[in-house]
Amino acid sequence: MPFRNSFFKSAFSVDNVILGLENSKLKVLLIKRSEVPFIDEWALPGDLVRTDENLRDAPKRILSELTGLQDVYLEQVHTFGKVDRHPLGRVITVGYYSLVNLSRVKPKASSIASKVKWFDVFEIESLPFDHFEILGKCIKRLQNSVREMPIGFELLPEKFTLSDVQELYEAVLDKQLDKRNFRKKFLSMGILIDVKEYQTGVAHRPAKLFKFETSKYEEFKAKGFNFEI
Amino acid sequence: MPFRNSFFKSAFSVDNVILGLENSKLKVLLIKRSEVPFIDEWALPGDLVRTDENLRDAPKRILSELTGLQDVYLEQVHTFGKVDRHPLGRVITVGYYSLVNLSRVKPKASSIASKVKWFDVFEIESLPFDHFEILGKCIKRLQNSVREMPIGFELLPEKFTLSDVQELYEAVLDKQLDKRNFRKKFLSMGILIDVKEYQTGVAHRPAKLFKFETSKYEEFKAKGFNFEI
DNA sequence: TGACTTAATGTGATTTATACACTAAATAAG
DNA sequence: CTTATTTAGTGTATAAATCACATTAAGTCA
Repeated sequence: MPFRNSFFKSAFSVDNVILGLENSKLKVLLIKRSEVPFIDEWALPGDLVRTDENLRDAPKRILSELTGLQDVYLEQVHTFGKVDRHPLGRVITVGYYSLVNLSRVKPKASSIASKVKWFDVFEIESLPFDHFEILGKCIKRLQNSVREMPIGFELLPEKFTLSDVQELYEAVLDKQLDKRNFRKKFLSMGILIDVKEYQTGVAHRPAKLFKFETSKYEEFKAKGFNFEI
Repeated sequence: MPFRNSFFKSAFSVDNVILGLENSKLKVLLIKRSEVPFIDEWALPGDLVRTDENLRDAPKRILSELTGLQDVYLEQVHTFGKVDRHPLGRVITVGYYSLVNLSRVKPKASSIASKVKWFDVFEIESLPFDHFEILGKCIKRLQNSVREMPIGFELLPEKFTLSDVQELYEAVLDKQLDKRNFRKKFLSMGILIDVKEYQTGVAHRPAKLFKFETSKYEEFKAKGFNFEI
């Protein structure tokens, strides 16, 4: 670690696991690094925390630079601090994940990144730094969260079908779920409002559309609940 | 924030919520601060992370200085990074909790602290810095953990009774549990070994002693389980 | 030897989880 | 316009887990 002490003594950064849903697949937004180390490799977007910036504002800033989005679901997951996790110096990094609605996002290059691209979460096999570990922890946390609170609606359009929700859960948990049991359990929570509309233009029986009752949802988020499925 | 830039530019620290069980009460080890700010106030033990120290080693070091213990249960909970959380400068702190066996610990003053003392967790109403918030998050995490894995044996002596375990759970969850249901569920997990011994010297029917099967326990810790009670 | 204290144990009622297959409503293609 | 195709939507019976609840057992103490 030749640079460890000369380059910078120590710093903290955040790394951001930005997740979205596309074609029933859980996607993560990676950037092509435009700086050493690992220049030109795909990595998690991240940045140093500024001295006058609240920790939680750093991932928000990154998210907004990359996607333009302001109010997104954001959760801190874990802090990574092995001495040699960064080849250029001592950097402790805080891992966050956020859930964004892919249809509203046109990610674009920025000062942080020369390119930005969505990748299939479950097909990624390695990442620079300890980013693969960070990604792993975030996915695990999301999977746990989704069982404990009706999270993830951030990933859906405003009006959605029950099948959309099930696909979301299947994408996040990476496994198939029973349709009837899923619907039974989900509806019984009472956080969905039947908007009395139907899908149109589909070559099959159109599904009912729902949106959800934000108040009940917030209640659940606060209290937590059990959605083992 | 007069000193913010002159005292130190930025630093990271850890704060350690060290928990033990005494008289069926969940206790936390606080130190009487021997430094500004908040000199002479009771606070969580914490310290700056050294440049050449892995993050996770910092709470271990503190724990070992205060209690002499080496291998304790330690879990990272959350990182706190509001700009003004520390009156003297920008300090981002990582909160950990650990579980220690009170009978094996004689905490003593050290370079960090002029005095050390166990406090009733649920009677603490405020702490300096954002330590009250850190404590709160740690307790919440412990309460969740205890429902998901057979955690907390670190808080018990080597041989213990089922009532000890129940008291532990009651102390952590801060509520009464039904004896028969508790025992039924706990025994069914199969992580306890009946050591064929009994309590002695108690003025009532003596209870069976158990220890636990580390292998099954590790299995559970890895996989997680459901102990909703 | 009687009073006291905590240990230990089982059952029935209720709730929750699971497995599973057919009919309904739209479009597309001939 | 009839048929094929596709996904939506629904119920029931079985198994498993949870819950509420009261009595007897084995020791010490006075």
